[in-house]
Amino acid sequence: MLSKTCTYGVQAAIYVAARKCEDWISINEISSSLNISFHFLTKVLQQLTNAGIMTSQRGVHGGVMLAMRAEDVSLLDLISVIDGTDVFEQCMLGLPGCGVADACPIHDRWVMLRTEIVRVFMGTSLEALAHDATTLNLRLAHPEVLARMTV
Amino acid sequence: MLSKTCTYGVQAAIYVAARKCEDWISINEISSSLNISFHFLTKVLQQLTNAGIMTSQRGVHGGVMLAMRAEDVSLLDLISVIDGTDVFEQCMLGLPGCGVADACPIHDRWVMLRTEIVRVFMGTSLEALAHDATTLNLRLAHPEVLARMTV
DNA sequence: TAGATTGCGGACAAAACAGTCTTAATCTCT
DNA sequence: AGAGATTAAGACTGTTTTGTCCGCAATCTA
Repeated sequence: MLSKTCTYGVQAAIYVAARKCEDWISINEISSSLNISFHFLTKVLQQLTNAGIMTSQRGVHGGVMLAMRAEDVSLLDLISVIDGTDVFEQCMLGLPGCGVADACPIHDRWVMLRTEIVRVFMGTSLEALAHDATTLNLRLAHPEVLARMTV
Repeated sequence: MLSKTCTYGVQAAIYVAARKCEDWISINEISSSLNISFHFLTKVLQQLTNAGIMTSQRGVHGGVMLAMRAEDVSLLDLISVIDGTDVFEQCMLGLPGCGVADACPIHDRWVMLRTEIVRVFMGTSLEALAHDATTLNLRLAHPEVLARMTV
């Protein structure tokens, strides 16, 4: 459903929001904590900064930071910025002319599900996700990383 | 959400079911009707025949045919055969250890949506899809193809 | 001001996915 | 039996996605 790039972006956003600090958080810290390639994550986060969801700062003690309040960023925003909105708008069979007038057989069923997905994703704020991540002891990273962290 | 391969397979299955004939339907007819590359569709349909959903026959007047009753094939079956069941089972963030015990922040929200998707897809039979396709005048193909067909 | 650190941006490489083409196998019809 | 038609199977090509690397620009510290 989501591209890997997108899952990385969402994971990183949750991580940053969960850190709840006013300082810059280095991409290096994020990438090693979440076990994501540093250089690749750099690019993903650039998409979020270009979209105005995050800000970045170069130089020593630089890093990234949320540019908006975590409660004002929805999961839908994050996904839309990285993967685009096609998944939430297009026909499931990818038929270009499919719409209300010209509907493919799956149209109605999919629109119903899609609408529900959008509703939930729109109503899920980054703050809520970060809160869950915190109370769940930040179970974001892959098992190996968690094992490493508990040592 | 679905791979192109999968949408082709679903489209083709609906087309075959909607034809409601006891005879073999040539892949050439399907591919030109749905505007899909013949050779590529051949491979996709092979997946469905290998899975036992369709049967095939070589030679003159050969083609493919449903191996099961259309009401016994669900949309979930079709998708699972081609794209696999990962979308319906895995964590949205792709975290390998994510489950009930070790849940990522999106886990609960996604499981809820996913379950609903599975419920609808499982309850949507190929027969229902074919019926819709028939009453909707088989609006499966791309606009250009439809234009060509009405000429 | 010098040097170290950090994100930015582009070039490049590898892998997955989509699509094309050729040959083989098998069926029907004559 | 032979010829033509049609799917099966695999090799091959192109495109998108994913991941790596390097030089540059910006920023801080000393």
